[in-house]
Amino acid sequence: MDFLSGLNPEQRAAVTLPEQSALILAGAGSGKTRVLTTRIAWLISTGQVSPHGILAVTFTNKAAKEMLLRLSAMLPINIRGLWMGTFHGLCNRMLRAHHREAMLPQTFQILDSADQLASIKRLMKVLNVDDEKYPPREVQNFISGNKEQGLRAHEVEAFDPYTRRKVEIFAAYDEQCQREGVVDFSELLLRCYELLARNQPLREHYQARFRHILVDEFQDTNRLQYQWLKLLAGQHNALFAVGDDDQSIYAFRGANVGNMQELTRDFHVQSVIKLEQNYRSHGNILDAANALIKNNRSRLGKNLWTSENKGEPLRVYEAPTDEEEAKFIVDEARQLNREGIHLAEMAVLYRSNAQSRVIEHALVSAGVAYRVYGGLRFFERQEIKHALAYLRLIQNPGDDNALLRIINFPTRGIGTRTIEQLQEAARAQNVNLWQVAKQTGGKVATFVTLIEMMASATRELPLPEVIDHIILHSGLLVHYQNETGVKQREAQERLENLNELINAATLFVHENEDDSLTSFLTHAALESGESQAEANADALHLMTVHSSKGLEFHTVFMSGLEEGLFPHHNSRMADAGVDEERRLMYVAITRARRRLYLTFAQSRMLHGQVNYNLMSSFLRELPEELLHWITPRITTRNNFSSSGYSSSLTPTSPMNMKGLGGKKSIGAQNSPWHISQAVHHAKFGEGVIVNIEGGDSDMRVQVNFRTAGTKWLALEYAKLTPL
DNA sequence: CCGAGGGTCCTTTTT
DNA sequence: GGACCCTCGG
Repeated sequence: MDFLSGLNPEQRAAVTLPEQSALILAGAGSGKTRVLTTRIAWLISTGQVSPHGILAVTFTNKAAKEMLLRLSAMLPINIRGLWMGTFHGLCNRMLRAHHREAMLPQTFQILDSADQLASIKRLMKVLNVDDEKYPPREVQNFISGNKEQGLRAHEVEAFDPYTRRKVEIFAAYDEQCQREGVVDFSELLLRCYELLARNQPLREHYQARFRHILVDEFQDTNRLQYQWLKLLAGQHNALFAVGDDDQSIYAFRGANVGNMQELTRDFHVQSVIKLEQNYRSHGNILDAANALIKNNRSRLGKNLWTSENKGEPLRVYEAPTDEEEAKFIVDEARQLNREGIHLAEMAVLYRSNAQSRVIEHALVSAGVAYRVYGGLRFFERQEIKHALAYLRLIQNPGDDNALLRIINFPTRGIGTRTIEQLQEAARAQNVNLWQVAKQTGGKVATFVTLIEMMASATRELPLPEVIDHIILHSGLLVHYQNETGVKQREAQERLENLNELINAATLFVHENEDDSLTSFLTHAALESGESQAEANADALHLMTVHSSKGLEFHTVFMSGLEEGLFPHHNSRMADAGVDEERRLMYVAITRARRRLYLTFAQSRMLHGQVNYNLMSSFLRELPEELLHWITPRITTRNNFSSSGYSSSLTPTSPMNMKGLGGKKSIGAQNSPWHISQAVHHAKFGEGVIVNIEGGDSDMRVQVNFRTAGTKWLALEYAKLTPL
């Protein structure tokens, strides 16, 4: 078994565990994916189970693909019959196979989040719900959140009228989806769970089949996913879960770390195996990560170590402004690049997407290639969704979402009033829009004919030609070709994307046995694709800390380490919110192999106005001996204009003045107080001056305190000391 | 019916 | 700063 060689004792113990349920606590960079894939290879090659008896679950398609790739490299045998995929992908597969039992049409369509939101808005209009009082986004979260807890509308506890109303909308929404033959993401899981729970023969069939169930990133499972796993595992199957409680960063969307403890109870896990040897980072980086995460309560407990050397200290940089911070990062990245580190081996991380703009700006000015992760994905683009809506409609005319999206796009003179009339008629007759549209004359009739013509003309065509046909005959092609002026460039790109859609279909047909339209549409919904194509180009990576999970880089720039930004001030409200932020910081630190920069700015332009923040408390939690301050250490910070920074860093450069308003000069001439200055107050603690009013004797300052919030203080009375 | 322009809001995100 | 939603005038 040569794939066992090279494993450390813990990894080997995990891989070769007898047929029993297990929890593997796998730290960052400890070879988690390797253990999972080797476990599968070991189970199969020792003849303990055939590929047919294995179910492997991941969260992302990327992870599933990666595992399948590594597995086929290890096992030259046929692994068909092995079920590997995301929770949603696997549930979809089961629901398609048993659509009748699940009470779904065979060609049910999947709503992505945007579709779901549109669907909810449409419903709320029909129900006459005030969208000021009930923001559709919130209703969406309410519905998905409950479904992910395994709850249907009638099971939700509602003690107040407000919640009761939301429950009503929830119920009506589910009815609407059922009527239209569509299923949202959480519905895929819940419907599948209910199917297995209700249907004993089916449940027993799958239980008898999947003797080994393996789960990746187990800390990210929500209640429903765990219940689903439990149902499939039954009394006798082995659940092999791999996860890291310290990297649980998705509680805000329903992930329940508590599932890890529950698993050990429910499945009588004898021993939890910890993988603590890290193969990624130098010692100082791991020491910093360990020191930080120690501040979290209720951990399962784990300490990363490495046989590598300590490496260099972490580099800390304080910039006067976010622009200077960005400039510093770009300069350092260029320098490293000159020294031979590929740009693609470096990443700039930030807490929230809004922060990328300044960095992008600096990169563009410096002419450095970069690539932003996240953002709009291929199948989420407007033009692609339009094209897909035509496809959905020719296959399932009852899909009201799809019909509404394209009935007047490209514009064909069917306005809001006409559409409202259609909707009213449909509601009155309790039928879908398509059926009403068929009975209507005028421009609507022309549209109906168009769709019917497209349906019959494409019935016998291969998938790529179907798409080609609808792009042409829907008028999408001409519409974008006719765009002029400022929109022309954008339209050009949209046309290229539509062309790319045909390519995607061609590829899909080659790669999949089931090359039906339904299958392609499912693929589009479940695998929305990479946000940008050129993955191999040597470019600096820009992404949120969230999207960096699972990745690693030679050098990481963790930017915007400011109190209020990271940890984000909204996290204060959430239960154990700061702990989750700390785990996020832990993830960020552990992305770095060799070099880690920690940067922050005294002032930052956010949402169109300048903010002054203190250094992040996370930075203080790192042991001083691991840090190398490039700028003077913050605790000894003085009025920075006299602290001997190089001239490029002085805060009085013209760029910085914008947005400060006229207030900065007031009282600034002869007084020791100025905006962005760190101060200490006897009662409120540490803060930073964000505004100054009045002068001399009656001067008042506004201070943003670390813990006490923002306050106006009269200097005459308040005991403020400069830091 | 349609596009231009004003007001509002603003963590994190995969499926 | 900018995406998104709504209103208003042509």
